[in-house]
Parts: sequence; structure tokens; C-alpha cells
Amino acid sequence: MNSLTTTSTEDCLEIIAKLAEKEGHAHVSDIARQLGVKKPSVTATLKTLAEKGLVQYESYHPVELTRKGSQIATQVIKKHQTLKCFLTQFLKLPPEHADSLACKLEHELDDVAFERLSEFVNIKSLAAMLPDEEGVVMSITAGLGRRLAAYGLVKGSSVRLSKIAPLGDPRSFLVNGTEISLRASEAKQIQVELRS
Amino acid sequence: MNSLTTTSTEDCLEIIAKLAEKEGHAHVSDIARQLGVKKPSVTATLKTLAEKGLVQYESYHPVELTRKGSQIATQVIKKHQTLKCFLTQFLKLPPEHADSLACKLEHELDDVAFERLSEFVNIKSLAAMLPDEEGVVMSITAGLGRRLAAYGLVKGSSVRLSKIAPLGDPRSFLVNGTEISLRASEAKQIQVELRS
DNA sequence: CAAACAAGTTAGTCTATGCTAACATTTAAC
DNA sequence: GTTAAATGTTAGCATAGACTAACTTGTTTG
Repeated sequence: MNSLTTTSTEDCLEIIAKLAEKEGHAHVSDIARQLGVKKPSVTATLKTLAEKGLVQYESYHPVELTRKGSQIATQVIKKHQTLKCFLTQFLKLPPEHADSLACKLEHELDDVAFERLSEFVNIKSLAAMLPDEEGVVMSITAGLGRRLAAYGLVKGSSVRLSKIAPLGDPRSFLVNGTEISLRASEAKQIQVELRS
Repeated sequence: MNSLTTTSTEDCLEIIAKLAEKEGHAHVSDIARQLGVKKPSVTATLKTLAEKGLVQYESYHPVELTRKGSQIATQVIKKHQTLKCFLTQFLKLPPEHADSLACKLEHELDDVAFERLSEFVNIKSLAAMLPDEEGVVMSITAGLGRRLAAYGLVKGSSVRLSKIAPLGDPRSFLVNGTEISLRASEAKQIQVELRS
């Protein structure tokens, strides 16, 4: 076994994560439509992903990401958002253009370069925010979206970390005027672009 | 015929151009070594490139870029240099890391994004320089290198455009203290990073 | 100038990714 | 609750890219 993922398996993981987030489940047809490929290609990719232990998949049953698959999807989505942020804000590309280009670049961007780019565009995870910092939510991954949306915390939400955020886990964050309680592991799944 | 090039054919064109620049000729073995593939893979790629009209290639004979192939190689090399510049200077990646990442990203970077990135890192062609602007040469392509090296104009050279650069074609540039005469079409092949 | 070596090519194989056409299973509707 | 539509899978094929092993051509050198 070489590397765990390729461009197309990463694309697939990413789409599954996004569908799971939005719809609660990922159908082969939806994955195929989002990826712009035919259904049999998706079936094949799912088998590969299942072999690598990145999805739980049985024929005619709903697909789910494993813990490992979810981690990879999250990382890819974060890279995507960070690249898109750079492309729109620094290179002034229109959103759709930035989106499609980020889709291609995200698979080549290694973790170190991603780290540096995040610093460059001033993005960090909610877990890394300091009291009184504020920013805008760029991405929420790993199945938190449906729960947090109920609190009005969605992509694009303004976030300000309460000065008095207590330590400990779960930890409270003052977000959007509402106090929300999250585990550190959850807060890490939320990317925030800091107000400059 | 889909698109003229793929990642691997572009890589091949790029290497051929660089070898032609440095050595004056491109051997299959050298191309293979630089690309990190075996010789038969290069032979196959050269056949593809020949079919697309991007190289002139006959078995057991030296490979040469056609006009079209040369144009594509030049564009890829420019993208590479511009990305590398961004990665080293803005993201502070070490040169080898920046180089290998740029190698991967260069194939995904479309022309519009490239244009914007060039502006962002303050790179333009020698042909676009204004009198009194100065900078550092980032890349020289299209077979100019061997001639210009004789004048001391190589990658890394400091360049200052003479105030009195006359119009017309060929046009004179005061470069490195020496006056060099270039056609506009040649000056376009030289990328300069402007002093900030 | 012939043998040995280097360089290049051919043939055949493999993997990844995609496709279409045909088959199987679920679901939804009557 | 059987059948039709939607959904999903299998089988078979194609292309791009790379590989190894074996062959051919060119070059060098005693």
C-alpha cells in the first residue's frame, strides 16, 4: 500500500463529508453528481476507500466515513478553505474561480505549506483563538454542523471569543453573543479567519 | 484530442527546455533522470508530444521543442518560478521544498491566477519594465540563456532598466551596467522580480 | 574495425481512473 | 403487495502513466 489517498479518493472523502454535514447521509448518486463522474466510478472509489479503512461501505447501504476517513476529509476541507481564502482575498479571484482552483491545489498542498498559508491569511482553529480575538467562521467539519447550526453558528458567522472563556474540557466559547460549549477536539474542527 | 498537455507532458516539456538551455540538447536519459522516471516512459511521452506537435522527434535522434512546445514550456517555467517566489518569500518555505511544491502546483495554476500571482509577488517580464525600475532575473527561457550568459545576464542577475531605453525593435536595455540589445519577443521570455 | 558498452526502443504488464451497457436491489405507487 | 422507477452494482472496455525485460542502434576504444 502506497499512500492512503489520491486526488480522486480525497475528492470523494471531501464530498462525503460535506454531504454528511448537510444532508446527514451520502448517496452514491449525490456523490457522483458533485464529483462530476458517473455512478459506477463512485462505487469503485468507495471500494478502494473501504479497503483503506477510510469509509464504512456495504453494497446498497449508506456510506459513512470512519474516524480516519473523517480526519482526512477534514484536513482536505481546511486546505480548500484556506486556499480559497488566499485566492479571493489576495489574488482577487471571483469565488467560483477560487473554488474550482482550490479544488485542484488542495491535493498538492502539503501540511507544512498549509500551516504557513494559514498563518499568512490569518486563519486558525477556534481552539487556538485567544480571548478577545474575533473572526469569521470559514469551515465546520466532522459532523458538528447540524448541531451548531441550531445555535446560529454556520459558515460565515462572526465569532468573538469571550474574555472569560474558562479552561477545561468541555470548554465554553462566547460565540455570536451566545455561549456555546465545545470540547477542544470539536473546536479544532472549526476554522476561523481572524479579523485583521 | 482533448487538451494539448497533461501534468506529465508539461513536466517533460519543461525539462527538455531546461536541458536545451543548459546543455544545448536533450537526451532521453537526462530527461528520464530529471523526471525521476525510466527511459521507456520518456520514449512514450515523447511520442505523445510529437503527435501533438510539441516536439520534433525521431527515434534515436535528438529531441527538439517546436515553436508551440517551446511556448508551453516557457509558460510552465514562468508559473514555476512565480510560485516558487511566493512560497519562499511569503510562506518562508526552504528553496527545495518550494521547488518541489511549485512543480506540483504549476500544472493546476490557470493563466488568470498566474497573472494575479505575478502581480502579487511583483514579477513582470523585462519587456514590461519601465525606465528606472530594477529587479532580479527569475527565469530566462526559449534558448536565450546561452547567448545572454555571455553578457553576464543569468538567473539571479540584478537588472536596472536604463532611463533612456529607446523604443523600437530590437530595443536596448541597460542591464547590469551593460547595454544589451533584445527583441521585444525575447525580452518577454525574461522574468524579473522587481525590487520592492 | 570489431567487440563491448551506452543509449534508446519495443513489447508486454500493471494500476488508477474513468466510461457504457446490462443487471440487481430498494423504494414508492398504485 | 406486486410492479415500475430510481438507485446501485457488475462486467467489460479505454486511456494515461509508469514499470521490467529483452532487443536494437550508436559510440567508443582497444
